[in-house]
Amino acid sequence: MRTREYGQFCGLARAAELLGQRWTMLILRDLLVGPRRYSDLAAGLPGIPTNVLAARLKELEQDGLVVRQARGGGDRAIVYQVTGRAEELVPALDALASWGAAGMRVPREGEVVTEAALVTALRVAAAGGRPPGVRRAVTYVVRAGEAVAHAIVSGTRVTAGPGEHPAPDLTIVARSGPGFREMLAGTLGADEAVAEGVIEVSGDKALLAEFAATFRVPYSPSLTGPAA
Amino acid sequence: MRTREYGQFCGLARAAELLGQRWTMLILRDLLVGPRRYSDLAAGLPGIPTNVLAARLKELEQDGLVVRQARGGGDRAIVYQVTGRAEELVPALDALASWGAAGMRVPREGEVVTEAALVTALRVAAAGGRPPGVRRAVTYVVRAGEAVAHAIVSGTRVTAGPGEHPAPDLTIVARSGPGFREMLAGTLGADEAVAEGVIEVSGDKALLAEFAATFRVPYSPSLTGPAA
DNA sequence: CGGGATCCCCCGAGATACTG
DNA sequence: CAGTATCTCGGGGGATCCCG
Repeated sequence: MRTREYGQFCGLARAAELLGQRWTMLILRDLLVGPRRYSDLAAGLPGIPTNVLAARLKELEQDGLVVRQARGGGDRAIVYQVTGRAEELVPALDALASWGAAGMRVPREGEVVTEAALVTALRVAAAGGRPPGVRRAVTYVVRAGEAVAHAIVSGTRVTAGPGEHPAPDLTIVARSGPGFREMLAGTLGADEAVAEGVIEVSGDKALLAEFAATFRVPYSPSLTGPAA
Repeated sequence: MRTREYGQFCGLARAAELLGQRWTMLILRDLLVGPRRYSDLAAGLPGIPTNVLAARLKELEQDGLVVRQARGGGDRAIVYQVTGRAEELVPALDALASWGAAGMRVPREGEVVTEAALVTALRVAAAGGRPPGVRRAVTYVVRAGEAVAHAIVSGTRVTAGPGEHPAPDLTIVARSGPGFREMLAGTLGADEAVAEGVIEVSGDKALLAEFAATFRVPYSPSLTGPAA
């Protein structure tokens, strides 16, 4: 059983061979937000050893999940970009992220929220909430720690992306702690969240209830005990 | 960043901390089929070192995904069983298994099909095929290598389980090689599969087309190249 | 005989330094 | 900026041993 293989003709085993190594899924999470340079990845994955990042990118390239491209034009930086095969991973990684988020309660000491994590959280939360069906497009900007992401709700579609939006209808700043996560779980009402200072909103504050209904992260009731 | 942690308040990072270690997802795959004893797990995971299996079970117990129970009655064997929290993993593991299966072409040298892998494959394939909507319940038995599993199709519901079924309507024996997988992908017609000897059927052979429509495993068209 | 524990070896991850 | 080189060390692989 050399190195990564499991010796089973099984989809889950093959997936585990490709994704089960340390840092690999988080690298893909970041690249699925958009093409990134080596230093972008290193900055978005605090604590990753540089040799491990280099090794993982090489493996992902050999596995056909990432391509390495010299960006055209005067800019001669190298960018890493996901392949179509890696994009097919989105449903699976989102399901894993949703499951993991359902078990999250409070941030551990020193844990940070990165931009890719915030974008992924918005995308996953959009799938767990009530389909919006708004008449006109609504844009949100969310800030948590150093991270900034935006979401555009148009019809029943929600798209999440990194960074600011030029003219958000509502901006939400999440204070550190479990408050924002509880609001997304529905265990803390949006109004109480504002009243208790766990979030600060600016813009069209009437949209906050709409936001809380559109974006929902599951909250596992069963964190212990045997299955029924 | 000791050992398993990633230092990010992110659902995917938390999931990776719990599941990202070697063998962990395959252990859960086996336990999600049903409670298993230590020796059952060891037999179903050929190549796993015994100390790693013991360590993983201990971690899974501490993480609240597995409980260790002394089976009642005269039998004093210990069984491991998943918790409700682990059962919530089924959609995510199935999505991963589906993605991994979409990239599988031919078995590698020495790869085996275990019982848990076959049951999982049937469950995943049932979600990828056409909803059956049969009038009466239909039962299938599938054999691949040493593994045996069965599926019961009733209305629009499909349940997959390990081992034989007392009175299957159709029994399918898959010869080793990529043939059965190609039939499930739809790239090899059921009739050709029989004609070429990649499967052998017994029972109500008219049900084979029904089987091939009900169970479908995706076949990724993009095994290389950058995303569109 | 089921359910592990123990031992040794070595690969791979973590940390740091350095270079094209 | 984008990695490579080098070192250490913990954890996985493999075999064997042990205990109720």
